[in-house]
Amino acid sequence: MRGKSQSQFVSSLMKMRRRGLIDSCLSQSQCCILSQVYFQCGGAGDPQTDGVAQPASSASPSCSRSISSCIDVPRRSATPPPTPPPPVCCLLITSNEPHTHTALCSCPAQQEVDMDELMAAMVLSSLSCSPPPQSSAHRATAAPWTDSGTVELSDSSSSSYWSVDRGPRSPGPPSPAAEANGRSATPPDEGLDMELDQVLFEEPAPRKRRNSLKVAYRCLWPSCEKVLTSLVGIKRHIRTTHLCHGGEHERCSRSEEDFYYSEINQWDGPLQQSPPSAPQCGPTSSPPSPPSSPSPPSCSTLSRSAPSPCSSIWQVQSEHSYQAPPPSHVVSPGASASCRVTAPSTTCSRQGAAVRVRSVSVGEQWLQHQSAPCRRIRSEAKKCRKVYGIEHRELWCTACRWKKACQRFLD
DNA sequence: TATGCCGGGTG
DNA sequence: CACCCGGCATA
Repeated sequence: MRGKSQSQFVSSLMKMRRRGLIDSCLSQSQCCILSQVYFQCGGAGDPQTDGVAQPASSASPSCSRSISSCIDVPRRSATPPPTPPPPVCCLLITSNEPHTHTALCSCPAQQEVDMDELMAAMVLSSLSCSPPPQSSAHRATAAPWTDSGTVELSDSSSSSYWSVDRGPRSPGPPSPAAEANGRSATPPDEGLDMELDQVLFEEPAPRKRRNSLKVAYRCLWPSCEKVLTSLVGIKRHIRTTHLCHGGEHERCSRSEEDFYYSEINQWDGPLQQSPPSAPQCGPTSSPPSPPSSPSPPSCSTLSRSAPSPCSSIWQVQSEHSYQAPPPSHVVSPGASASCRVTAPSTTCSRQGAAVRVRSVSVGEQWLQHQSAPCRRIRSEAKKCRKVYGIEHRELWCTACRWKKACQRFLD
């Protein structure tokens, strides 16, 4: 009986493969291995009720997709395999939770699982996420941009991303909606840190597709250079860290984030590293302070960051940047220069037309400008003269007072 | 015309 | 090096 069921299972798998319902790379021998593992794990009882690894003979191939469960396999019985199977095989398959859907064989005996079985288990998990259903379209790699303009690409959400160290982060198998809500509900700094960690310290993920184009977003705010892998993250970073230190400007700067990041494409490989000076400007680094209150510098960390048009503290503080040597790393100066066109949130007059222009093209415009003659073109960024006026010349940065290039509102 | 800033001068 | 300014380019 078992042999018959197993052969049926194999034939069903092969049938599915022919029909393109499962990976075409699944060879017949792999199907056999798969069935072996399946039946050794006790799945031969009733395919309709055993949950995980439902044979292909079950009604719909999509039935096995959203199942996340753990099989406690009884002691193995007849049909001894070449190598004794582990007493307990825990195969966790779910298409909803990318971090755990491939965690398999958590039992201590997993070391004894031979490679074939491991491969079979991998095939199983591959089955669990073969043709992406509509409900999980947010994870589709082919269309990373969602309608809302958010992007969650390369943030461990790739269906082929295998991870074993992400488990504790999500105790249960969340639904996609819950996952999305969870992400948006996480505090900004936590999300940022995690993303930054992922960018900076990500292990060379061997299971990511090689030569795949990765998209990251770099903050163009001077002296920041934060690189995040998600559009939402970089926007949130810019909004919370650079733009919205005073709540009153939130409306204005809501759409300005577009000007402060640039999209960088990179092939899988050594990631572009942020400078070690990254410990800057966290969202909590500067409490909201009322603008136009030229109070003395209060936080030494502020001098690392770019001036915020919303905070006079920053502006005064950053004057030291003129004394200090210029930053060794050029922070895409031009892009930020043209980006800062709308930076001062005191006047948002120019936003209307340009707000939809992505900074990528802005950067291209800057490159064109850079090919222009030596004298620096006059940017539309606010300089000390504009900000403080002639009558408050004492508030200007030293460079402006000397008729040099403004060092407070860098280009 | 106002502004930004390069180039050069001075102490 | 800090400070200052003439003069030019640009908006």
